[in-house]
Amino acid sequence: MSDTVRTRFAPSPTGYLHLGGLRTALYTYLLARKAHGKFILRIEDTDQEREVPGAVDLIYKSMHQAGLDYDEGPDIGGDYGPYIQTQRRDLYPKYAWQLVESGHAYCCFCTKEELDAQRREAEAKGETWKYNKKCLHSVSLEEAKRRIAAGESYVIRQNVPLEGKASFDDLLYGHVEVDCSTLDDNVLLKADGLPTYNFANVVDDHLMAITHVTRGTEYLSSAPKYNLLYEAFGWQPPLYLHLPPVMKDSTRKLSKRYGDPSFEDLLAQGYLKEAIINFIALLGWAPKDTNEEIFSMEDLIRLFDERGLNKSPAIFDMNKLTYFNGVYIRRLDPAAYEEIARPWLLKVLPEEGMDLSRLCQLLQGRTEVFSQLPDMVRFLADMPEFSTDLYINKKSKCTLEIAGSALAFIRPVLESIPEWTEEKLHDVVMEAIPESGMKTSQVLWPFRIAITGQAATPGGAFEMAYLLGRQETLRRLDASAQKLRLVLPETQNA
RNA sequence: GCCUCCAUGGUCAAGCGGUCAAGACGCUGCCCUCUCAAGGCAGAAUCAUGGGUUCGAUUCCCAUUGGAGGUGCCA
Repeated sequence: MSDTVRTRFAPSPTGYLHLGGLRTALYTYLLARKAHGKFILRIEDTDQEREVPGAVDLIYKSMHQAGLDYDEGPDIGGDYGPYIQTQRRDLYPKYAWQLVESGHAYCCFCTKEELDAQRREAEAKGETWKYNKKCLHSVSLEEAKRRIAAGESYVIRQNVPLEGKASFDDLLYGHVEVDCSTLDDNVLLKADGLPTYNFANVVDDHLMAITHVTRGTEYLSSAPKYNLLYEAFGWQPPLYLHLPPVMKDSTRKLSKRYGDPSFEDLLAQGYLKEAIINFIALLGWAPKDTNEEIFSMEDLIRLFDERGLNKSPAIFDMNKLTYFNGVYIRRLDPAAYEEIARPWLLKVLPEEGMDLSRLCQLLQGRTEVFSQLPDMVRFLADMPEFSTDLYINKKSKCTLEIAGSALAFIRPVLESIPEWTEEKLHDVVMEAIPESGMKTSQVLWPFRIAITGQAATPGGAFEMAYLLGRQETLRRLDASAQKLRLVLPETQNA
């Protein structure tokens, strides 16, 4: 066996790829790539009842979208296949029986109903239920084989010692040790012939020559038990790296049920995969010797070090993800930005009649999430209703009266503009303003309000006027000026 | 209940016996500016609590509290 690092991401196909899973996959990928090793995808579908149709394809898709390309996997093959556990079903009994023969496991004929009753009883008394090893003692191997041959249903259980300690060493959590007396004789091979996770993970990780086992901390307390299995087989245990969960808040995990987004959801909302990956990498991990936070996948491969991981669960902060997304959007090539932004803009804007490229230029620096775009530009398609109070601006020293004068002043100036370009708009208006006796902002603020109806717009008055075009600008200006006159009768009379 | 694990600002975090306890997001103020955004500057905000160990604890140990996970023929 070579000393090549081999890591694996082993999801069960029970739904979409959630962000905690994505992060586990990312770290697993990074671990392999950093060591120039192999990254493997394995599907753990031994629970046939919980399997969700289509989930496997969704996993492939998400992995590819995230840029987590694996070297071996169900859809691409490899030397250690198959990579779907149900397709490996014939492998497991052999290993289970090996343990039965060596006394590390035994056949159990107790029914689920009997066991459930016992469990409920123990629970009622406030005790922890453990299987009492009844079948280990009362059924000999010969009898077991006879009953099985006769068609009786059975499972194979791990024979955990009653005394002593079981332990393992984790790259993050260090030495974890438990008393065997607290461990239960878990089922290794189910009545349907398929292995449980407890067994399949050990067999497959060994058979697939996995060197680093990464998984969530939900396996932390059962990992000592898995090591018992490695010992029973005489196999070298892998290096373990358990990862804390990603939380919605301090007590709840991120979950679809509460409307928390999955990776797919975030992509659909207009988050860039690079931003998501970058942010998620930093959730519970920090690189050494740098305060930088913006990292490409290549950077992450270079920088990743499991010693930088935090042992505590991390709370997913949408705010910061959005900030990262803004950073990545600003770094986009303008053409790339436009390609992504266009469909969002077309949800509210007509395809023709407006310089969308120019609009995109203005928008790029102000976009945090693409899904915000329609709301940001809707006013360009339809002049919103707005209160004349909007004209009042302390900083621009603008009052309703000044606004009225400004609109009256700018109307003929606009008409005099020979060519409706941003440059001409700017030059002509700026040159004229001093004649008005008003300050620049006292003219431009009301002008922009009058043609956009919004306090904040993705660009200044000239940009907005340019985008709207001469005709629409003048139309909006006149309509707004008219409305303003109604609330300013005295000014009108003066 | 029992077992395992965890604990630095609101959030992500650096720290690894002696620091004025980095940095980022968010928040507040200022600057820039025809609005917003971006950018620049400044500010508020943290070592869960109680015991030890030590000349000295955020850092080491113990307890408490809080939280997470496990306790399935689920993974």
